[in-house]
Amino acid sequence: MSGVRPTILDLAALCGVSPATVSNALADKPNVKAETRDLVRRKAREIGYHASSAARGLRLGRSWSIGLVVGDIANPFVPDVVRGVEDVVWRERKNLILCNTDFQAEKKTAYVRSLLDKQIDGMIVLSQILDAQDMERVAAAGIPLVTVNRRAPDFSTDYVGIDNQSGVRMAVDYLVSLGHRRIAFVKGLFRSSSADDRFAAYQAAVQAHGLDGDPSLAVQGDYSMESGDSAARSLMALSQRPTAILAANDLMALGALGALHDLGIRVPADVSVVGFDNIQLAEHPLLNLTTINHPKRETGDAAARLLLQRIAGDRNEPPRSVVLKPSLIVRGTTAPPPSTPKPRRRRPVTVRGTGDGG
Amino acid sequence: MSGVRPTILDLAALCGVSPATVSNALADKPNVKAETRDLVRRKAREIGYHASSAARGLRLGRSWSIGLVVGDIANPFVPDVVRGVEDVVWRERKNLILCNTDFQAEKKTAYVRSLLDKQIDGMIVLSQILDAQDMERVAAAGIPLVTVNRRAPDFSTDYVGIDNQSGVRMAVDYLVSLGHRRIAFVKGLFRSSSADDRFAAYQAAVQAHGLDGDPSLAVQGDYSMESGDSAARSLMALSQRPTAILAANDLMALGALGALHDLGIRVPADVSVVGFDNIQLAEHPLLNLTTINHPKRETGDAAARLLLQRIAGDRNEPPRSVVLKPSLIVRGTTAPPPSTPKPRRRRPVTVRGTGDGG
DNA sequence: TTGTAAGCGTTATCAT
DNA sequence: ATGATAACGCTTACAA
Repeated sequence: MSGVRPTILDLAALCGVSPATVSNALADKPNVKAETRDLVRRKAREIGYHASSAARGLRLGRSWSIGLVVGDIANPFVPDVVRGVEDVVWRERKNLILCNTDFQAEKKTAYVRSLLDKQIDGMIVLSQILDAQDMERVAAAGIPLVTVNRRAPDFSTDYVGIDNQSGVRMAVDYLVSLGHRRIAFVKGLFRSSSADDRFAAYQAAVQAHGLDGDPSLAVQGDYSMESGDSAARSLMALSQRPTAILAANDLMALGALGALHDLGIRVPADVSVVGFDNIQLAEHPLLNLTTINHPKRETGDAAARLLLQRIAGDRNEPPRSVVLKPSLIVRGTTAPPPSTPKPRRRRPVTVRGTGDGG
Repeated sequence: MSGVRPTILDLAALCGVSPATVSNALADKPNVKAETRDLVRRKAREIGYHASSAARGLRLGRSWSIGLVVGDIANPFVPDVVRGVEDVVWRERKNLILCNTDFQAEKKTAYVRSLLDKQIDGMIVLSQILDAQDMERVAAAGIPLVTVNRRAPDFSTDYVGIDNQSGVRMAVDYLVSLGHRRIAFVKGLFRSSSADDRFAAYQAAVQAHGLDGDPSLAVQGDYSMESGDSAARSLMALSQRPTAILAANDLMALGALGALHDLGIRVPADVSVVGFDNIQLAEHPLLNLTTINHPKRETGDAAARLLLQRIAGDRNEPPRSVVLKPSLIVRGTTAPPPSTPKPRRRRPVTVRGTGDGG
């Protein structure tokens, strides 16, 4: 009702001590008599005293909150990472300021400035790159920064990512082991480092295996389901179709799955599909997508740990990187290509579809 | 590099005016000469001056951030609502503090206190109820609060929700129109007001239509996919099976879909399935779930608007409610029950599955 | 139109 | 072991 909260002076008066002593008592400083400490604590609880964050923030120059910059929280990949971050951050009772940039440079910049004004303790940037000016501002403010999934081009920061190359390599190796030779690739967002990494890895793997290097097998996507849909359609319109489609993320793979279904093309009997990320719904029995697992929660966890260490410790130590390992999750969207002799070694595969299977 | 940001005194000195004038200039107060204003602004931009949030927060008793309390950000329903909130809140350049409670009462309480310490401008609580003590604290601090999807039991706050009853009613009506008489219901989380509403609506609709009221047709779930899976399995184990399953949310409906697929039961030929919420992936061609649309983004939007109005305006006005309208989205998981004469009126239905359809 | 000064609620320094 | 005091950076009366 009242809207007035007790200040440290109220509490001090109530306890008959000075505000300094209250502060010390509450902070568990050694120089305060046990009885006094207990008295202060008891009274504090009684009147529901809590220090004002603004006041201590002003005094101490910190805010006990960390900024989390994401492109689109509604992308199913993102919330899992956020959970990992939140979990760690909450243990130190820091708050998370969620900044959804919608991939707009302007909004990103504005958010960064807002975070700096708030004197955040640190910042995590997920699947995005800050432009040079923003980076400079963050550095000038001395705010620890961890980038996730995209490396900063020139400035070096703490970084958490996944070994995209080995992930893609595992997928291609597996498809090859099933007998595929014409493997298409749906690229991720234009000019994203993770997308570039994955595409480069695909090209390297194609070369290493001596596969069909037909450039029309690589089509541009943008990590969205729609782009996976149209990618699959254009691939299936090719005079010489691929027997397998590897997408740079699950959303596009699922889009491809939908398109193939619409086109009446059977998966995996006619075409195999592999995704990347292993989002939650990929394991639904009706989707049952073979994919590369991206340890999402661990990613968030690692990013938060790196950040907290940097906040607590020496800011001048060289930047650290955590590169997590992907793993292949074989489900039901992969099988040997049609009319192929038994492949060399075929892993057990869950049959999908209602009586389609191979 | 430096880590020292310019203060208002620096800027004042630089401009050869007093800090008060700088403050007024930057705040566009009328009592400042145009030239002075422009000078101050230019210099401010030059040296990159931004007021410290902590300082003005302390002075003004506000923080330009709003707390968003969710149970689990990884639940696909949640991020869409968050997007709606973020969009509106960002327009006023307020920040969002994301609090993920994991549905733990303790964590919820701790987060609320932390938010109050931060002097947040307002608070949105999504699909959860604060306990009486927390509510009291929020009220005592005079912090505007909007609850979403769950009404506060005793305290009355601003509220945004959906008309659960009419949503469920639409689903049941539709199933009945297809010819179903034995319609099962998978209940949502125990002791959640939205789950209760939906279940009550189901019961009412069953009664209104004079359907089979067999109590074993109502099984308890918890809004998770797993619970939908086991619910469907237990329903299919019934000696007299339902011909349709209505789940209190999409996740459970998808779980049911998976279970039915595993059991070799065809959807919708043998059993129809209807969800609630219309999460993004429900429209995937391979899932193609008939469901009730919950306007998620609009929900977040409305909640944020309500909150901002309350922050800006009179706090003593009576609480307002926004109740959004659900709508039926007919997709491929619904059809007339097996061996039924043509239903009275059958809406066009996308056939799903690979040649299952009816 | 501008400047002076008080005060927001803490914590740290320095006395006592 | 405790207390007085200054300072953090800002905004707003009020004075000039």
